Amino acid sequence: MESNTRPVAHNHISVDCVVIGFDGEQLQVLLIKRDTQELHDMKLPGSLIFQDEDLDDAAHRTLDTLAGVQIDHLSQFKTYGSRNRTKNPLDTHWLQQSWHQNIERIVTIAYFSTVRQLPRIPSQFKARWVPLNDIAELAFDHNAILQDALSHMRMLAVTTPNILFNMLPRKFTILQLRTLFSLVQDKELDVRNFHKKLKQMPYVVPTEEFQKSVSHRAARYYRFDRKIYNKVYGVRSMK
Amino acid sequence: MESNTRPVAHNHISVDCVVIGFDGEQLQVLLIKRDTQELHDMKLPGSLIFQDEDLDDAAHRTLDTLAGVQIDHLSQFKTYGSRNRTKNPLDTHWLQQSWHQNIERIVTIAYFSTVRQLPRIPSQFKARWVPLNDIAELAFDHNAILQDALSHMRMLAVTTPNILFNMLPRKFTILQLRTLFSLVQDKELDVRNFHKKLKQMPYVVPTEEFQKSVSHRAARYYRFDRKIYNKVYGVRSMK
DNA sequence: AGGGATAGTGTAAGAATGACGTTATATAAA
DNA sequence: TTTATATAACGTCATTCTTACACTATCCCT
Repeated sequence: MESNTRPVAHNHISVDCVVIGFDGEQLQVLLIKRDTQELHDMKLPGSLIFQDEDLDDAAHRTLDTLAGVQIDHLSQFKTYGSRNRTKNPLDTHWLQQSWHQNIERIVTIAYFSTVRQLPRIPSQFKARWVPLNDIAELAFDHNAILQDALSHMRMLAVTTPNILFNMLPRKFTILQLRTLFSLVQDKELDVRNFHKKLKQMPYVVPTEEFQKSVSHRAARYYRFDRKIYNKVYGVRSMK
Repeated sequence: MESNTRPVAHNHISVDCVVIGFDGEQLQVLLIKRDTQELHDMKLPGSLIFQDEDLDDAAHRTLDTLAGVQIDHLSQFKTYGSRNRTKNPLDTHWLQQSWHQNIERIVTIAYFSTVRQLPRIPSQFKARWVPLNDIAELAFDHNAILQDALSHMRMLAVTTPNILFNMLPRKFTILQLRTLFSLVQDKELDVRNFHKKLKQMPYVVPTEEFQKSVSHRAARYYRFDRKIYNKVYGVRSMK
């Protein structure tokens, strides 16, 4: 390897997490409120990583300490290290306040996960669920990271659809399932063709429970059978 | 964000590049020879990044300075930051020799690209093309990185097949194309079905040139038409 | 009993996939 | 010049997947 005179980067490293939930109608994103004198906006849950802390561990810790949320499986999808990503004066000032030290460029590794419905966030945390469509301008380059996360989700939905079932309640109706698929793929899905597709998913199994007290024909509840799923998808399964 | 007493990571950051070429018969990987008293092995071309250097720029620079190879499009596919990845004493010693400083954990961002055939490597460089099947144990966690790169390539081959045409000479025979597809997908491809698939690729256009002085019926040469390809694949194109 | 709301079902046409064997044409060898 | 050998090029059929499309069933409410 060449010996160089140019100074070598010795940067802070962080993780940022995009966590997506589904309330039955919309996709929602877990965000953190930044409330200071100058700043009233939101950001992805993220944190610098500690000395000798593994990346995946840092991501789990971040969600635990910032939102009280535990996630079984987070997957890394992209790393951001542009020189400009922490150049906004408001952002750098906020970083100094938060970490009590001078922080130059931060290289951040972005993680993605889905969660079942919208886990309750204990009140001591500054985290909130925000509907995807209501998200305004975020801190740093977090809007770009979120967009990349959504593409990543669309890809995962094809290769490992369990990330979608992971968002639904234990018992769900086909309408809920179809709404979710439709949101993720960002297109309308034909009702009958969707039922047909269901038949090719042996891991979506009907229960004997039906909706109650709805003012129309009651829908049957289905459940996701992880064992059958793992057989179908072999080793590729999530965990 | 929480204020913390645990020391925050302030690590070296590097890029490692997996560059794949095709000689008409085999896939080959660009590797760097490590030749010291203790070490006689190979590694992926990689380098620490410089202060204020963008990640993508660092990857391009690395290939340029380590192998004299210029690449138009490198894509990041995964970041490695395990605490153990630089714990091998031979590796840490080598790092200190190369960079004249103490190097603890390195977080590395792995990049992938294909190149047309096997670009000639000027003799002053320690880089070599190594057939994929002949690759032995590499430095650090580079075998794992290479495996991840190959999965990434298989995925890209579906979404953006131009990375495959990017490996072929300007004029190529259908046999070459099929060999390449077959290697990447790691399965046999039926000759007639492959011809059928070609008809659905309007961007593979026949030329009026044929092989010369071959002791059998001469094969027609085809070329890859990037303009037609870009129309077919819309915005998703590589560049 | 009727209105309103959502659940749940089948069919037919076109497209994509996968299996399979024969003829064409160039050089080299006899 | 004939023959051997090596690879190129080509079509059909059965199966599966995809897409478009409309009516009946069931529950609650009034």
